[in-house]
Amino acid sequence: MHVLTLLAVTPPGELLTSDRMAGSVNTNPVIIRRILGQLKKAGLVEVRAAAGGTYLRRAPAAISLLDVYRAVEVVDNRLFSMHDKPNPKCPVGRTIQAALEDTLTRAQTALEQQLAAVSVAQVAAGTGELVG
Amino acid sequence: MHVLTLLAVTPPGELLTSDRMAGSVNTNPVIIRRILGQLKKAGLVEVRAAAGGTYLRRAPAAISLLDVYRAVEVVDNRLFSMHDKPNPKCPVGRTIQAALEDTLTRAQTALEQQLAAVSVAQVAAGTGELVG
DNA sequence: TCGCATTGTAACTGGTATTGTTACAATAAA
DNA sequence: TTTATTGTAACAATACCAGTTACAATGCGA
Repeated sequence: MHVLTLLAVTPPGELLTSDRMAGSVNTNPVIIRRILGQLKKAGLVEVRAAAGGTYLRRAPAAISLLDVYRAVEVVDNRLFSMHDKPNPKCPVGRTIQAALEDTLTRAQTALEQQLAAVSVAQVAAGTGELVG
Repeated sequence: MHVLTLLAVTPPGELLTSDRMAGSVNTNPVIIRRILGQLKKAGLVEVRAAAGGTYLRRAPAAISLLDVYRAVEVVDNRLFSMHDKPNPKCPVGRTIQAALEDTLTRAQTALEQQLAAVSVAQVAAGTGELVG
């Protein structure tokens, strides 16, 4: 989100290098580049190797936090994970995973709906000035 | 949840040892005991050292998945965590965390509401038989 | 075409977390 | 007092993440 917000407040047509972004986040440029790779794979940004660097492929208002979450956060698209090998000889061990599945999916969906309702543009609008 | 479901389907008055529970989960008894320690601290179970082992302190219908989640899953009660030291000299770095705070809290709350709506008793009722 | 800023990625380190294991003192029921 | 059981320490193995260094590949601009 930090990276995308920086790109959102950059004038259209201007690019940002991983070096400059790393300065704002206060980390190493390679960390930024690894994240840019994920955002690029998700189609959110375009990265130009030679001059300039990175720009958004969509308007900030058209990128939801769910897009970002899916691009960088989720492992295998599942928020909750389970112990992989319960004992199949036990009635509970054999069926516990299926019994939890629906509830956990509903919980994850509720989370994602909230993320889908907010855009990078909205977050960017909340930055820059001191709060209160 | 596996541990609590086992306790929920155990006849009232009977206790379960960490050994038996480990058999169903297919893991080591010490792993179970570590989890029992968290559940005990949260007031969900009572553990008797000498004979028997563990039993529920509340009816399975009175234990929500949110109770369980809070007992074992959450680090510092926050689902999302942030990079700790953005650059305070950058307008975005200085304010990005506050700009995200509300949205992420709302998303976490939506998740927790879904977990609060389901009880251990309901999950236990879904185990034991084959689905479909 | 050449130079050069920049990316993409590999390799490595250090830190932290998790699972599983062994071992054993503490506990308390019978 | 005996005995089954817990609570916990210690340790190994594994995995993951942030950060760092290094360097080949890319492709823009002169």
